[in-house]
Amino acid sequence: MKGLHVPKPSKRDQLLDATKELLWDVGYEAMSPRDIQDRSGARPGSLYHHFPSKLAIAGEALCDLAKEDVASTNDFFSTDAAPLDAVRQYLFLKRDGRRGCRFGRLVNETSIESEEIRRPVTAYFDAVRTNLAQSLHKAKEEGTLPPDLDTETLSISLLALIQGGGILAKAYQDYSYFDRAMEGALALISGVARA
Amino acid sequence: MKGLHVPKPSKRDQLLDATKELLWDVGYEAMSPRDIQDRSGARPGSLYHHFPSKLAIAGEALCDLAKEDVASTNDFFSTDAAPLDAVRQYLFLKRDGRRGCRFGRLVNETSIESEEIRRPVTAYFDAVRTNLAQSLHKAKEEGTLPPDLDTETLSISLLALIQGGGILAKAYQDYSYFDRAMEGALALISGVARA
DNA sequence: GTCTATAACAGGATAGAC
DNA sequence: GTCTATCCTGTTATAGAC
Repeated sequence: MKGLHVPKPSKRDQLLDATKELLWDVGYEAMSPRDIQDRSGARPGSLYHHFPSKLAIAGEALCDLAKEDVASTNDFFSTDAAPLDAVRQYLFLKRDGRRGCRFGRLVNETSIESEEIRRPVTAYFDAVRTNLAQSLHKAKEEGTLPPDLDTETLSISLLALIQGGGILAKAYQDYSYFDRAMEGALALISGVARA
Repeated sequence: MKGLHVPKPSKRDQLLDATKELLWDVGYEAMSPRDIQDRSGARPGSLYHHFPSKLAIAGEALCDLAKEDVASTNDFFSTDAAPLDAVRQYLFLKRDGRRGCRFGRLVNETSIESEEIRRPVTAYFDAVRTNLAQSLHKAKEEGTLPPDLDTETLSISLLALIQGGGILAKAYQDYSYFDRAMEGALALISGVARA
């Protein structure tokens, strides 16, 4: 009988959903419990009944988000496309430039020092890096990329590129900076690739 | 007679110096006027006598920082080294990994929407980008880089790489991620360069 | 110009009724 | 489980004496 009807969402779920949106929109520090309450339609009693603190609800929300995004990243790379094409497509994947990466945006906040926040962030980064590294490695095995290329290191560069591209887009308030950052890197990759 | 002795620093200067340190350490939102007062040894009366608001003192402090860092970046690239070597050296320039880029760290805060904060940030980014683009362009004219390479676009990628490298270093609490991100990019550049 | 004192408000959380 | 009411603290200033 599972899934035959949509169960009424519990206040707990509504609180978590509101927190997920706020973490993306404004980050952790700028998100007040009051904001969560207003957006979810729940009152303080509900919030502190289900979660001991702001950090706790943010941590659970972020873990959910990381799970989702790790899964969709794995999906994206489970493709029949040529490995280097998968990488190219991933770099130009449509992202929400206005809000930037929901994980990367948290890194410069004080809260990154708590494991509740840091763990889901690095879990997401690890997933992206691993998928990129695997595709680059396959491309090397195919002979599309030169055999002496360090694909592990390159995957770190590409992850940094994506994160930095988001920073530039936001600073300049212009998403085209993100795409140009990707293009520059792709030109280099194409430059070393065997057709 | 200018510069013959060190004048006693005014409270105004002490307030600005404290603000500069705090902006780097904790960012704008997490920096309270009280923090500025404690670090500078000045009381609220002094702060609000010299500056109308927290945003005003932060804006002036950031403009000073941008001026300094634009000048030192220009200096760095005023070198006799081969253009591509200057780029390589810039990427591996020792940065404070624990604190990250003092400008980039502000981009994900709400305050980036105010021109007082955004302008010095983009001024610094522009200076880095311009210097990188010029060096890459010289390398192309020399024949060190292929003639069809879009050096403007590549300079944006390298700026993004630097910013993103800082994000990874902070997320993983390990500065070696920054260096590895740079290495991956350098390997690509060397791959397309003519010896 | 610098100080002390304090106001007005928001953030983070608790108490206790229902 | 959810609500209303409330508490304590920190933030961002302002007032006015010196």
